Amino acid sequence: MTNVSLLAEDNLLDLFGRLRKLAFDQNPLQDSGVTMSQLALLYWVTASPGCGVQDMADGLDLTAPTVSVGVRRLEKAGLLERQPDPQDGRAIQLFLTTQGQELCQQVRAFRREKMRLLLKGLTAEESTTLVTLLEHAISTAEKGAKSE
Amino acid sequence: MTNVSLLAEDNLLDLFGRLRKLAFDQNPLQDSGVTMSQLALLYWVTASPGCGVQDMADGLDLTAPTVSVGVRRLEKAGLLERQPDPQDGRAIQLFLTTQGQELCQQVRAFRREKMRLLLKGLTAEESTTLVTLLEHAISTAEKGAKSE
DNA sequence: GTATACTTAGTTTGTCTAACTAATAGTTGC
DNA sequence: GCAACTATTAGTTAGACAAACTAAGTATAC
Repeated sequence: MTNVSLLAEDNLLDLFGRLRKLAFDQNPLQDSGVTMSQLALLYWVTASPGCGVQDMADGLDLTAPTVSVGVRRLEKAGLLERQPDPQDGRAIQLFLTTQGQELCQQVRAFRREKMRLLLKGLTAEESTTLVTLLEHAISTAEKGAKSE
Repeated sequence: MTNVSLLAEDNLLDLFGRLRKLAFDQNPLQDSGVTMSQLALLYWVTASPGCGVQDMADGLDLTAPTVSVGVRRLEKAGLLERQPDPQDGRAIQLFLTTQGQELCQQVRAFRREKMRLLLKGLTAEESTTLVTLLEHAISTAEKGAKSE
């Protein structure tokens, strides 16, 4: 617990604040009517097509009602489709529409460009170092958090 | 625009998501009744004691009404104080109460601990490298964003 | 008949835009 | 220089909607 490490921690704290502003506060949704919260739902369905409401709620740390309402809005906007589960009459399966897929594609491209901008000032080697160190740090911290 | 750099960008995107979960989703406010949004206001006043509503709105990328309402709630909770500006009859000056200062202290300590956890898996040298690289990358990206 | 999957209803917070009040600042006329 | 009119600025209030929660309801599964 040296002074140096304390400084590094405070700097990191500050850096992450700036990072969030850079990487997440802006997005290509702007006035498309889709919010960041709704985007999270879309992303989840991208990763787990056919999932149900409760699955998503668990994965995103939300309650089922929150997801249910969000899904309804996205369905209304034509980005998501709700289909009955052939195996279980209570359940539904969620899928992206073509339009929803396109939107996710756009956002993904936008964010990748943001990351490219972020790495622009670094050499390829430095980029690799940064990613490696971060990966290591985060993995360690995630294990620490889980064992709590 | 090599494959390697594309990979680094995608990895970063993923890492930042995990990072956010680690560093920001949890907080010591839990059921203290103070939300993350309100905390942002408190932090701003910590950094700029005596600031006005519009100052804060500009700095936090919010509108004046949003801040106005938030300040009211924090005042009600005894965390913030509103004082008339002696130089300008229209303006007010915002200050933390002792209780508000203590809360910010607590949150700061909690987050610093989170950062300590994050750096735990790295050597002192690696920590320094990580912070240096991030700082460089973010500064570059911020300049890029500003010149848009 | 109990548990599960989802929805509905009602509440609080956060955010916005539009419209308002009050105070300051600038301009014009004398 | 000063009074009066206009414009700008600081902050609030009102009204709308999204996001999140808890509690309660409906329908299906086992």
